[in-house]
Amino acid sequence: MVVSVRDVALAASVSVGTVSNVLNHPDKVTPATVERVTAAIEKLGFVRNDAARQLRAGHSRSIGLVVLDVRNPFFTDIARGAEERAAEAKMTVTLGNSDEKIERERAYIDLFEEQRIAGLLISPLADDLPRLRRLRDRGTTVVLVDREVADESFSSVSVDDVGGGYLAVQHLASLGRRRIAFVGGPMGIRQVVDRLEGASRAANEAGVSLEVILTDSLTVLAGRAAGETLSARAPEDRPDAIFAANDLLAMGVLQALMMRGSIRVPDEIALIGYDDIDFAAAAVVPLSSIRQPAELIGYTAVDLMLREAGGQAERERVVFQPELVVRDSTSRPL
Amino acid sequence: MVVSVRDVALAASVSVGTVSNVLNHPDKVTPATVERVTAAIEKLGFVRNDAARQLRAGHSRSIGLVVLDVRNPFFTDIARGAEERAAEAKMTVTLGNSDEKIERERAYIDLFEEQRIAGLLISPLADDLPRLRRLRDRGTTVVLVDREVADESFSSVSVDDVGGGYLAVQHLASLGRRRIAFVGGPMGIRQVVDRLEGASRAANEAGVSLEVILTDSLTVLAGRAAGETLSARAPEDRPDAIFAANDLLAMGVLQALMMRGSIRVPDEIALIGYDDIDFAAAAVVPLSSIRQPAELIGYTAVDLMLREAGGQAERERVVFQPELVVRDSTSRPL
DNA sequence: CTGTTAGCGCTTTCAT
DNA sequence: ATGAAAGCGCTAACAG
Repeated sequence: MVVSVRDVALAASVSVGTVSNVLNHPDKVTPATVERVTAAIEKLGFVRNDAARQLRAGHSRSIGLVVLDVRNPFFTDIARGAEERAAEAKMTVTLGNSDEKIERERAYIDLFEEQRIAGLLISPLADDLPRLRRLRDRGTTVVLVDREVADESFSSVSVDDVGGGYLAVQHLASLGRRRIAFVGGPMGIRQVVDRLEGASRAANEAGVSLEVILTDSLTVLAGRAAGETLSARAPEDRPDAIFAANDLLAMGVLQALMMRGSIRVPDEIALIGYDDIDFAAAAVVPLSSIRQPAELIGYTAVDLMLREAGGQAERERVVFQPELVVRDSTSRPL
Repeated sequence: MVVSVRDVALAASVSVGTVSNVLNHPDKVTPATVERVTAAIEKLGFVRNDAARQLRAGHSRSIGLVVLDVRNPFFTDIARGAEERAAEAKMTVTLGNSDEKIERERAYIDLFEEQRIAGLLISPLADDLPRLRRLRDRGTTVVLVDREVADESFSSVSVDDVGGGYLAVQHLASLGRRRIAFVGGPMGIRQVVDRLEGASRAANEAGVSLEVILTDSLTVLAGRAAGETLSARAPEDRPDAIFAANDLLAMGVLQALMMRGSIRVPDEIALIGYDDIDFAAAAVVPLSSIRQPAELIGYTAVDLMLREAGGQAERERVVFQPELVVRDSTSRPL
């Protein structure tokens, strides 16, 4: 029932070594032989056994990618970029979704290690760095995605979140907005903290106020809750601009503002998000945002991993700069 | 550097067979020995090599799932359900995104076959059934997801799309709407055709008109384009209700209607989607939809696969019934 | 250019 | 209860 190289060799009257050569180094085999072997493969319906190849090679040809939330297009885009670079190297990306849960993150790390993935790309949740260090010490190349770490113990690809937060609030202030609200959380997520830091800095410099509305996750639902809180306030107590820690949140806020009090955006409250997911431009009020080169991040992460694993490069830390994208939600000055 | 069962055996002064038993059948080993071996595993940082296990077992413990579009939460939810059932069997789900492209679908099928996945769950694009049949004949259990096929050659889990389409239009007609538009496409996708068929049937029975606005994919962007076409029409030429083939499309239509002509939903045009993704309820005008039990579909698909592969069951075809969910977008009668 | 062979790490009889 | 040894399918090193 199951066809192996041996059966192919038999059928083509060659040795298994030759079959393997046809598969992996066809240039080392006579065209006539190649043809004969290929015909046998076709006829018998032979399909390589990846497990055997891996066992031989010592590691798989697939790269593990653990993200915080598969439902966030930002991460889907990173995955797409990673897949692209992986494909160039004839490799594959296996996606794991930690769903912001530490035990899921760990389970994926362990699973991937058993699978002897060629490398691990991870947007780590909390500071479970010791575990990653151990993994790395056992020989798996680890690249941090969308996250840097203070010491230089890991390669990483990230975006300057402090800078991004600064850009956002600077933009709002330049529109004449004076009372800005930052919507985001939880503070256990580094990106949130960094964006807030940048926002504070810009607020101080511009001499505008910045209040913080804490959320317990980075989802549309959490954004809606925050938006409802805000729109329930008396008009004079509302901020005149909102910076949301990501676009999902911003979209939730937007929906709440429009639905409840039909507060006009951007007239009464300007709104800016973060990530610039496709959906941001397609929102009812097209959303201003801070763009991060998601696909490039994924692409670069695989690239670093490949180079570090190939021994051709030391650990490297790449930091991209975010970019302000202005759309209707912040189009008019106050 | 790399630790194998052998090293563990050496360190614990037992044989490799015993180490394996500790790992797989701890009840067959003296507690004292178990402890010694466990300690050695811990000390050396031993991690099983999955490739070797697979090679031995003849197949992997992971299940392949190929979907049409990872960005559609409906499929993400199916994946989640599948993952849940797989976890119960200590198995794993590997996700492949065909992106509605036949060559990508094929690439994933081939890749999964090389990986000797325990089974394939697939929401097939076109009618590339021969390829699936061949795969099945080589021993891989195949379960069709969200799709039935006329002959009984495959197990499948689907939802009655004709019934769902019927429900949607019947609902719109019951609201007093007489001029209904179906937005969807391409017609190469079976689900679209079936939903349209049900819609036509309901329209005929209710004596209302049904026009078709064809789209080239099932995305938000395609929906926006369709919505813009519609809102560009003179008011008297517009339909008074729209049935979109999925929620992504419906959300795009909604955005276009509100943005452009600020056509009120549902007052001027009622709108209903399909899938009932989380986002539907969170839209600016909460969207009525036809709910499909996405997670249950995924869960059941794995279940069928497991049973068919275990030889305990023949091919089976499960069909779920969709359910009408009414929200604001169709709340008021004309 | 082709054939022979060892061995990747694990599990599982089969002995003891 | 534990140990010894075979073998899953493949690739690459070496020999011819």
